[in-house]
Amino acid sequence: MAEFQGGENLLFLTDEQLRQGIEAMFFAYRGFTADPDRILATMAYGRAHHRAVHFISRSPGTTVNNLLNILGVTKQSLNRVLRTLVEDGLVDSRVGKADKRERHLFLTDAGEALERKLSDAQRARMRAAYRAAGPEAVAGFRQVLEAMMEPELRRRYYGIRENEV
Amino acid sequence: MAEFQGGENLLFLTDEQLRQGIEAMFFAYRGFTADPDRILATMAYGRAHHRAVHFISRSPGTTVNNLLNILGVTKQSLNRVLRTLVEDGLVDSRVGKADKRERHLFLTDAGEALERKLSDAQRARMRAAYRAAGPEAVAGFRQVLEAMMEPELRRRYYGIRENEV
DNA sequence: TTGGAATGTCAACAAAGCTGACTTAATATG
DNA sequence: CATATTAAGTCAGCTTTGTTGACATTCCAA
Repeated sequence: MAEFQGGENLLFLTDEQLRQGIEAMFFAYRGFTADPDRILATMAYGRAHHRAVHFISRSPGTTVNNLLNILGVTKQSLNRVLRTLVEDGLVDSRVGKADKRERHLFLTDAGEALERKLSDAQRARMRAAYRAAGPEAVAGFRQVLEAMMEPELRRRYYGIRENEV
Repeated sequence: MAEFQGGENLLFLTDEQLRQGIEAMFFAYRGFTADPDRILATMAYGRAHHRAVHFISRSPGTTVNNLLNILGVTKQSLNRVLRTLVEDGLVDSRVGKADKRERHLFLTDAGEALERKLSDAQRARMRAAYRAAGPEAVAGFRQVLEAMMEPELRRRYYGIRENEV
């Protein structure tokens, strides 16, 4: 049967298989964001706030510019989100020591608390999915995801962590 | 080393592994939508139009209600999208024969052309990722995605195709 | 025949993205 | 030192895509 595809096992590359993969990606992403979204809906924040908080948590002291590059949005869009987070006391924006033009971003205790609440929910689903699928499936999952990213982003994603103040 | 995790290989469930999976999902989804988004940006359509066209193409004759359930948006939101697609001659909305309240949705030739253009771009990236990762990785990828979906949606997704007119 | 379901429409609004123009401060460079 | 560039922030206005709520129409089914 695989012979019809050119002598190799390329059945996983039929249009039908690809379509199923596309839909699985669509539905899974909905599940992926569902739990944090439910939490965020009870407060004055949205998915954009979650993303900002997540990446500040991962790289404390990251600059606004770093965040812009990671998130891939305009500074006006990010600024609106960061402003509310700073005003609400969830994010601390400190002028850089070496370069005073830069602002280094940190989560406050309240910010850490929100981050934990959101990522606990998201991790719980991820953990359940990983556990259900098993370690080998997870390795494959990661491989396909990595191959699906924009090459430039994959480099950054597996490159240097920007967390030096 | 795995023994620290409870005697099994559960290292893939550490918070750090989960965080990496979460970020991979985020970046990969960006790649996943990047190509269709670039095409859509050149016309008066957005991601919502792509989704509608995709699922009408998959299940020709599907009803508005079916589409609402699959897409998980409000009818007002979907209606705005469908209206422009019908006005622009990409989608044909036919009154149901059995139940005249229902509208059955079909792509016109122009609609099929747009769908093909968008999904060709998306499939090309998917195909490249699948090819790079290999069949076993793809099987794992699908397993994890399926486990990540909302259970109710997973049932529908693997249930009956709604394409009877 | 009447109640409820499916669909559609109007209005108003919110989140989160965008562009463009501009300021301020600080750094880097010629 | 003078100038150019960079980082960050702000204002204004726009777009897409989601949301509620209210209401009309059509039509099936009890």
